[in-house]
Amino acid sequence: MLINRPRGTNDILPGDVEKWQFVEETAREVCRRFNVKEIRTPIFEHTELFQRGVGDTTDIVQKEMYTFEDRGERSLTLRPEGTAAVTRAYTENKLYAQPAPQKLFYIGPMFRYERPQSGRYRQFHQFGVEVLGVNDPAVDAEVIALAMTFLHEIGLQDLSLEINSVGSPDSRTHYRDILREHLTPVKEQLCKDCQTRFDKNPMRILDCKVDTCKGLTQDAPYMLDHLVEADAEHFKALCEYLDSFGVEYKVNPRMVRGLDYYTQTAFEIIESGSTIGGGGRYNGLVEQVGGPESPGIGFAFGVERCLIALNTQQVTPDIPTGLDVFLVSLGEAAQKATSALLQEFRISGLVADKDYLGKSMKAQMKAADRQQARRVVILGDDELAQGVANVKDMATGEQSTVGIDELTSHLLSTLE
RNA sequence: GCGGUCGUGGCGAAGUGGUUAACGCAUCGGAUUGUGGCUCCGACACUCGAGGGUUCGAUUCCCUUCGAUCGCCCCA
Repeated sequence: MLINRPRGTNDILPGDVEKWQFVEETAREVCRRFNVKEIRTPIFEHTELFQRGVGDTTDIVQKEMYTFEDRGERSLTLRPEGTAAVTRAYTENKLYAQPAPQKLFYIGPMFRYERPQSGRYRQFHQFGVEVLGVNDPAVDAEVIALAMTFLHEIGLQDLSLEINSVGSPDSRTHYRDILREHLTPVKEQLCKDCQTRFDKNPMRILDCKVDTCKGLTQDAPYMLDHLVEADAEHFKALCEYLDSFGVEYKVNPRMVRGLDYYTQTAFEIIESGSTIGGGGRYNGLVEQVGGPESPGIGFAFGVERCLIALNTQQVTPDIPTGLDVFLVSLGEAAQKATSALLQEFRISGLVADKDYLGKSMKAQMKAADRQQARRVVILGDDELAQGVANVKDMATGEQSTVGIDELTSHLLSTLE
C-alpha cells in the first residue's frame, strides 16, 4: 500500500520549485535593500508561546495547532505563524539591547490544522517581516512599502491595499462600549456567531459576511472615528507617509484582523478578492511573551497565495533553464571518456549532462534537444583516437571539430 | 468543525452490470551506415483510490474509508 503525503501538504517538484525560488529570492533581495535581516527560528516552540502570543481565544490556538508532547513530556507546537516566535527570539536573545529598530524577516513553513482548500494548506509557507523597537508611523509606512515593493517585483499588479486602525487598548475598550451600546437593540437579530462575538470581540461583528449582520451594522460607529488622540495621529501620519511614497491604499474601517495581538495599524493586501498577505502593529506582544515593553509591526504573505496570484495574473517569471552542453558518446572507449570530460565542464562552470542508458546516438540527440542544450559535444571512438570531438550548435545546426584539450575553453568562449 | 462536487495508465480524458477498458499527450523503441526539433510505425492499465456488501458476475449498484477540489468559518 502506497503511503501518500499527509493531507494538506504538498510536494514541490522541479518545474514548480523554480517559481518558489524566484519568489523567495525576490523577497530576500527586497529585504536586503530595506536593510531587513533574516532570522531563523525553530519550526516548533513551546505551546505556551502561541497561547500567550497569538492569543488563547483565537481559532488558531483553540483548534488549529499541531501540538504534541515530546519524550521529555514538554508540550510543543509546530509554529502556526511567525510573529510570536520572532518576538520570543527578540526577547530571549536580548535584541532589544541592540540599536532599534531591529528589522527581521523570515521565510519558512507554518502549520495549521485546517480543511485544505485553494490557497490554504496544513503546511504552508510564509514570508514575513517584523520591525521591533520603534513606534514611529514612518516605520509602519515603510513596512507596508516593503510589502508592496515585494509584490510589485514578483510581477503582481492590480493589488488592493486596505488599511485601518484597530486602536490601542485604550481606544478599544472605549470603542467596544460604544459599539455594544449601538448593537444592543439588534443583538437578537445578529447571526449566531455574532451573538458570541458580541461578548467576546464585538469588533469582529463589523467584519461578518452574513447579509443580515451587514445590514444591521451598516451605520455602526467605526473604531476609526473613536480613536484616542495618539492613535488618531498615528493613523493620520501613516496615511501621509504612504501618500508621500506614492503607495495607493484604501481605508477600510470595517477591517478587523483575527489575531489578538494587533494594535493600531492593520492592513491587508488583496488580489482578485482573496487576501494574499496582511499584518499590522502589535505594541503589546513582546511584553505578552515575557519581554520588555517594545513596539512592533510586521506582516506575512502566504507564499502559496502569491504563487496562485502569479498564476491568475499569468505572470511567468524569467527562469533560466536548459543545459549549456550535452555530451553524446559513441562506442565504449568514448563512453568512458565522457565522465571525466563532464566533470571538467562542470568545474569550469558549464551546465552539463550526458546520457547514462547507453542510448543510440539519435536518442542521445533527442535527449539533448529536449533538455534545451545549447551545444552538443559528440565524441566517438574515432574522434577519441584523434584527440578531437565535434561540437554542434543546436540553434544553427553548425558543427565544428575541436581538440579535446581545447573543448572547455572553446565552449566557454563561444557560449558568451 | 459544516456543506457541495469528484477519484479510470505519468498527465488529460471516454466508457459499460458480463468474453480485448476508447482516444489524446507524455515516455520508450524503430523508419538500412554516427546527429535533434516535423512526419510515420510500434510498445506501454491481469486494471478502473482503498476496504466491505449486493450479484452467477462489478470499474460500472450500495455502504464505509481515504484523498482531491470548491465554498463557509478562520486566516497567509
